[in-house]
Order: sequence, then C-alpha cells, then structure tokens
Amino acid sequence: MSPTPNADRRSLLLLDGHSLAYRAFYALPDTLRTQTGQLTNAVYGFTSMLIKMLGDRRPDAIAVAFDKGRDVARTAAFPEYKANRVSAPDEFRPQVDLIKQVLEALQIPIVEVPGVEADDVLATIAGQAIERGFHAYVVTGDRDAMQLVDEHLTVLYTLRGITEMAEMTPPAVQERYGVPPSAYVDLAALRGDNSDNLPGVPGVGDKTAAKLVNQFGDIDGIYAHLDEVSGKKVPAMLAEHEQQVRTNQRIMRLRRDVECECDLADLRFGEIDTEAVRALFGSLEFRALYDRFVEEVLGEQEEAAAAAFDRSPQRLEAGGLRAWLDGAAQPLAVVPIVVDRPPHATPVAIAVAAPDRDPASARLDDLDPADLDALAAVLADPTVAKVTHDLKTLDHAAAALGWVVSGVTLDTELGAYLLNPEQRTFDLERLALQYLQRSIAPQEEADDADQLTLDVGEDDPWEERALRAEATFELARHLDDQLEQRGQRDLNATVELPLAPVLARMERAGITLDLHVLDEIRDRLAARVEELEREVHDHAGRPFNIGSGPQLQAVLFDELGLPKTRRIKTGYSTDAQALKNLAGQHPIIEAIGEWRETSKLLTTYVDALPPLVDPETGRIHTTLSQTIAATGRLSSSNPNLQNIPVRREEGREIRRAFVPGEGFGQLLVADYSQIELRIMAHLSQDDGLLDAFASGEDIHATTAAKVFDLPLEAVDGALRDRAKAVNYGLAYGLTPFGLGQQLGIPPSEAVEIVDAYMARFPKVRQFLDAAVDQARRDGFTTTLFGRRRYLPDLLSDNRNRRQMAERMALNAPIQGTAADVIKLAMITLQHALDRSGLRTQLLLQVHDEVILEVPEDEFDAARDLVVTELSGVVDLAVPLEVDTAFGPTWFDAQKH
DNA sequence: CGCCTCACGTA
DNA sequence: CGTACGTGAGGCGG
Repeated sequence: MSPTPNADRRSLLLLDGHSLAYRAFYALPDTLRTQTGQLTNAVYGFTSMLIKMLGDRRPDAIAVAFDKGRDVARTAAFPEYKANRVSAPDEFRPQVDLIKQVLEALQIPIVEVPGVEADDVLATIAGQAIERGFHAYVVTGDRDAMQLVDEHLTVLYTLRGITEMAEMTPPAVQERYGVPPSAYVDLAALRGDNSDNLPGVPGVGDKTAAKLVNQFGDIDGIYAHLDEVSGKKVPAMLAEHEQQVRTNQRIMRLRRDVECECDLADLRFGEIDTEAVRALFGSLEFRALYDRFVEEVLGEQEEAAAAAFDRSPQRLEAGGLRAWLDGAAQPLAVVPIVVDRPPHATPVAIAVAAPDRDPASARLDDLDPADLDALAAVLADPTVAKVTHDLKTLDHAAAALGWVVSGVTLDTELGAYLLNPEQRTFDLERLALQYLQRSIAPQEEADDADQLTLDVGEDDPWEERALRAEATFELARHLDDQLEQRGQRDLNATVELPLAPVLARMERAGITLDLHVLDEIRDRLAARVEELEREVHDHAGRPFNIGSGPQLQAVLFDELGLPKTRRIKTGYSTDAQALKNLAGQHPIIEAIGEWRETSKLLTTYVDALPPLVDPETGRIHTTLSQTIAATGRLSSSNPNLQNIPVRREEGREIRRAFVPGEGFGQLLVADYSQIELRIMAHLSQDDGLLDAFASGEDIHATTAAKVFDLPLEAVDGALRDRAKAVNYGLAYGLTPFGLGQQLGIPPSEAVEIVDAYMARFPKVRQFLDAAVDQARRDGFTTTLFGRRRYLPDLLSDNRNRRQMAERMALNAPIQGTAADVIKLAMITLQHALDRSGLRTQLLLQVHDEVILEVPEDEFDAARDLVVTELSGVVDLAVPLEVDTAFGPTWFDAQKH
C-alpha cells in the first residue's frame, strides 16, 4: 500500500480536529495532567499523532478543520440528527483550545466554517487540492470519510490509541467494508450510524448491506428490485424503513462545495514558530514530546544549524582583525567581552562571526591600531548590518573606546525577550541550547593535535569567545525569523533596539547623590529607630528582635494575647495591613508600625545608597534592565532607583539627596498623567471615558460624578477616592473583596460601585472581557505595539492560577502599552536632544516618568522638548498629558 | 553560602 | 482575595 503512484504529486494533510481530539480523549488515561492539574490527554494524544504525521509524511500543505456550531443543513433535513449527543465532558473543551494553540505554534492553519461540519470542509479542500495536483490525506476517526477515498485521496483512520492509523486506499476500503469507496455512503445508509442518531434498517448490518449494494449497485437499485432481495425479514424491513434510508443517504454524503475562504497557498506547511512550541510544550509539560518534535519534525533544520556551527574558531593577532573584517559578508556578529560595570565598563576582547568566514576572537591588547580603527569604522557604519548579544553592553564597550555603534539590526537577548518576555534569563549559552539545540562550550577532547598545542599554557578562552560570536550569528538568524512570523520585527527595530543605547547612556550618566543630605537624614532616623525600639521592648516587657517575624509573632499573639491575624506559612501575618487591623488594641502596635517604616527607610535607602556612589564622580549608576519585566516595563537594580520613597513625607525626604551634577542647574521630572487609564480609554473606545478625558477636568472626580450620578460640584473627597480606586484597580483585575479592603467598605458595597461603574462605562467592561477572551484563544496578550505575553495558565483548571492569569491578561495589554509608549518617547526624546545640541541628559525612568538633569541655560528649551516628544509620541483617542517640574533636588521637582 | 519567606518601597 | 518590579532581614539547610 505504498503511495508510489502519487510520488510525483505534492501532499496535503487534512485533519479532523474534533474527531481526533475526541478519540485521544477517550483513548488516553485521565492521569495525564500538568502539575497544576490541567488534564492534557486529548492534547497529548493529538499532538503526538500530529508529530508522527509531520515527521513521517512531511506534507507540503496542511490544515486542521474543526466543527463550528450545529450542522445547519443536516439538522434542517433531519431534526434528530445527532440529537442523542450528550455534551462533551467539562475537561474536553479546554483541551480543544490548547490543541488550537499547538497548531498555531506549529503554524498549521485552522479552518472553521460556521454551521458546517469539519468533514465537509475537508472534503471541499481536498477536492480543490486534488484538482491542483495534490494527493490528499484525510486523518479522522470518523468512518464517513471512507466515501472520499480514491486514487488521489487516502483516509488515515485511527485505530486503537491514536497514533496508529489504517491507511485506507480504494482496495483497503473494499477489503474492509466489502464495497468500493463510491458505494460506502449507500452501505452506511442501510447500516445506519448510532453515534449520529441515524437508525439503519433493522436486521441489516455491515455484511448484509455490502451484499445488497454489491448485488444491486446502489440504493435505487435495491429498491427497484426489492422483490429480488433474498430472505423474508430483510425485504420487509427495507420497505418499511425506506424513508430513513433515503434520509441517511442524504445526510451521510459529504459536501464538497462548502463556501470556505481557504486558499491553498495559505495551507503551506513548514514555517514553525519553534519558540512558541517550546514555550507551549513547556507549560503543558510535554518534555518527551518536545524532544520528539525537535528530532522528528525539526530534524532537517537542526542538521543545517549543526553544520553551520562546525566552522573552526580562529584566534586573531595584530593585523588579523582588520584582515578578517575586510570584505566580510553581512550581517556581522560582534560580541564584546567587557569587564566592570558602568561607568567603568571596559572591553578586553572582541569576538566576531560572519556568513562567509570562520568565527574569530581577539584580545584587544593583541591588536594593533589598524585593527581597532577597522573595528571602530565597522561599528559606526549604519550601512554595515550587525547583530550582537546584549547591545547595551556593546554600547558601553564602544563608548569606553570613544566609539559609536550604529547599524545593529538584532540583539539576540532583546529578540528572545520579545519572543517570550516571561523568561527570566537570556544568557547566550541558554539561548543557543534553547533555540539551536547547541552548546557553546568547546568540545572537551580536541580531535587534532594542533588544537591541543594551542591550548597548552593558555587560560585565555579565545575559542569559546569565537563560538559565542558564531552562536550569536546563528541565533540572530533564527530569532529574526521568529520575530517576522509574529509580526514583531517592527517592535524590535523601532522600540527595543534603539532603546538599548539610550539606556546605556543613562547608566553611564548616573545621578548625583548629596551624601551630606543622607547623613543628616541618617542621624535623625537612627535616633528615632532607637527610641522606637526601646518603646516596643518596654511594651513587650522584654527585648527581642522586632525585625524577626517569629519573634514578633510570639510577642504579639502569645505573650500579649492579641487576636490572631491572617494565616501565613510561618504563622500569623504581622504586615502593615494586619497591624492596621490591630490598631488601638495595644500601644505596641503603633510603635511597631513606625519602627518598621523608619528602619526600612534607614536600611534600604539611607544606608544602602552611599556605598554605591562612585567616589570619583559622586554619581550613582543603576542598571536598567530591558529584559526582566514580563509586561515590557524596564527594571532598575543595583540600586533600584525606581522605588525611592515619595508617598509619605518621611520617606520623600530621601529625594532631597538626589541632585543635579556639576554643570547642571536643576533636575527636571516629566510624567505622564494617568497614562494607563488613558490607554484603557483608547483601547476600549468607551465614550464616557473618552469624554471624561476630553473635558480636561479632574478625571477621578469626573468619573465619580458619572458613577454616582451627581453633578461634578457635588463630588466630595470620599466619592472621588472611590472612583479613583476603581479607575486604578480596573487595569489590575480588581475584585470586590480587594476594592472593599482598600476603601474600608464591605464587599457588597464594593460590588455596587463596580456595577455602577461598569454601567456607566460599558465598553470598559467589554474591553477587559475581550482582552481575556482573546488571550484565552490565542494563548497570549498583545499591546498596541505588538508586544506579547504568553499566559498558558488561562486554561488551567486550578482556579487560583486561572484567575491570576486572567488578571494578568487584562493588565498586560494596558501596562505593556504604557511601557511601549514611554520607551518610544525616550528614544525620540534622546534623538531630539542630540539634534538640538542641548547638554540636557536623561538620568532615570520610573515607568511613567523620566528624570533629566538640565544646565542652567537650557531650562525652557529642555522643558519644551520633553513635553513635545512625550506627549506627541503616539496619537491616541485621548490626549497624552505630560506634567513637568524643575527643582534643585528630586524632592523639589515633584508636584506638590 | 545560597535560598526561601516575609515585608515593603515604587508605578 | 488587583498588576509589575527589587531589596533587606531573618532563618533555614548546606
């Protein structure tokens, strides 16, 4: 039964999604679950079968059809059609969504036509494809497909399990059913189909039906010669059930003329989103299946990648780099080896790779001036396409040599982040393993003597460095494909890549700290902490470590007998919320609260910051990370300058220590006003919210007026606070419980407020619901600029995890779009500053604000530029309002 | 020493 | 029992 007659035809694989998923669901045990309890037997079975199909048959084209809605035509013709069907078990439906995610990752088209069954869709597509010279393979667990079999169409019919298939060619159908495929419908009409609620002729099974069809040709023939039918009971039953037989015949015949917008060209198979597959299989815990996928489906791609890696690394000496760079094909991979961090980051070596030569590395010390000039020229040339791993570091390396970097088209770290922002680390070794299934470390045993002699007495890892450049080159090609497939190349090219050098400059700039201010604050706070410690100990009746959870719990709940609070793993909570609930019960509570606040300020800021100040410049250089936050935000560390206190006066004082550096007059803070709420207004297009912003009035008061149905003048502080809490809470997926907690009102009242809000802003609710629905279907959320966040837990059957994922799903597009906007604004602002020749420089970004230092003579120009660039960066349905404030310290540059 | 939990600072 | 982070302290186990 070899398909040799069709060897010259292209192959099309057509799968009946529902039928196969259902088979798998019942064929495989319900013990196949993820750690979170999500049942995956149908997904697993389907995917396993699919991988086998793809690996064995390597189809040129592919599609999977799913039923969508009840079958309109058949139900109209025969109302009882499938009326006996019980709805699928609860644990089946979510698996269909997961299967669709698998298909999406494999870039396999899904075809659904409302009111039409998958069979008919497949029959139609198959017919069109065969006309165009394809051989079609229809994979299904539904016998009705047998009627489609002919010399250009083979049905692969599931046997026991799901990966085992019977290959039904015309002779195979003849052998199994006793009739040729063309007579299959008549046979089935006589025999009936219990699962579709189509009764057959009593007393007529497969055998008799086949005999009748063979003897008389078809159903018309049988009824024309009823008197010739042998036996007594059979002819009588045939006569009695003629109408049902005719109905069956009509219903069982598959349509081949479905209206379906499926162009054969769109069914091409081959471009697999391997990163999405990896992420999805990971979350489904399909470890072994992933390996099979790599081996059986990606096999050929992998071999190609492996071959490319087999170049031999070179070590370059004086003159070598210039020669290597001369005429090298693009893109070049350029990977610096850098020691120390900004502002002292220093390159010590460089590794390079290109499409047309062996990868190489060199210690900068070994190179001569001509080498360095050549490298500097290549780095600065925007027309020389370059890829790297960690562009921010490359920028630091170049800056250390007084060079500029231009023309970088891909950063493997940033690219991999865009593909899966949930991933926490993007070191090159990991990415190479993840995407190329390759390890970077050179082979332990060298297979030729040359290599051994070179290694003798060497601790300079030049070979590994060259391999890193090679890996970067290969990765870049792969990641670029993946970005292209997801429509994220633009986001990469216009936001993430150009942002990296902006962040690099901010890191190098640093922000000046006035240590005298911190000294004063320290004196004050330290005295207060001591005082409070004595007070707490007095109340407790003994000294103890207030900062220790267990010790504090012992004092509060055992010794002082205060009422137990919220349960936590290690006992009972003593957090600020819990202490607030105990307020007034004992004077120790207040003292503990203040001790906590004060010692937090002291240890986290006042004591922690000074050691990080660069003694030469008096500046503190945070690290701004571009690949940490899953929503697209930046993060700041060493130290974190995005959480310097501001809300309470005591903490805000710390901002007095942040001052303009020498030669600069003031700090300038520019912040977006309610950017997330404005983005929600834009994304939801809610008229009420749009109006509220258009009016230019206080947004929280305006929404309060609408929600509580009052004139604006009648809105008091409390009502405004409630509206504000809802406004901010919405984008976090707030619950009545949470809102109630925050406002100190019962959940029932919170429900009323939320309901009133939603009634007034109906499109907001629609938008939030739609965001979650969309994410459930696609498996990821998307921002206005195409940034994605994958949320497999949306289909978890663990309620907590699912609800958490739902909150993430409605927050991610909003927080993420805000992140996109300010990133883009920082880029255009930096360019505008460069063009204008101002000395004003960006220092920090705190999610919705930027902090700059401005020379005395640039105040007006800088403010104008910042406002113009930030507010004009993108055109939304609401204005982007930007507030600015100057000050001699960060404290003073805040709005009060 | 690394690692976890708790707590808490910011948007 | 609203999102996103990073850090410091205590305390565990090695």
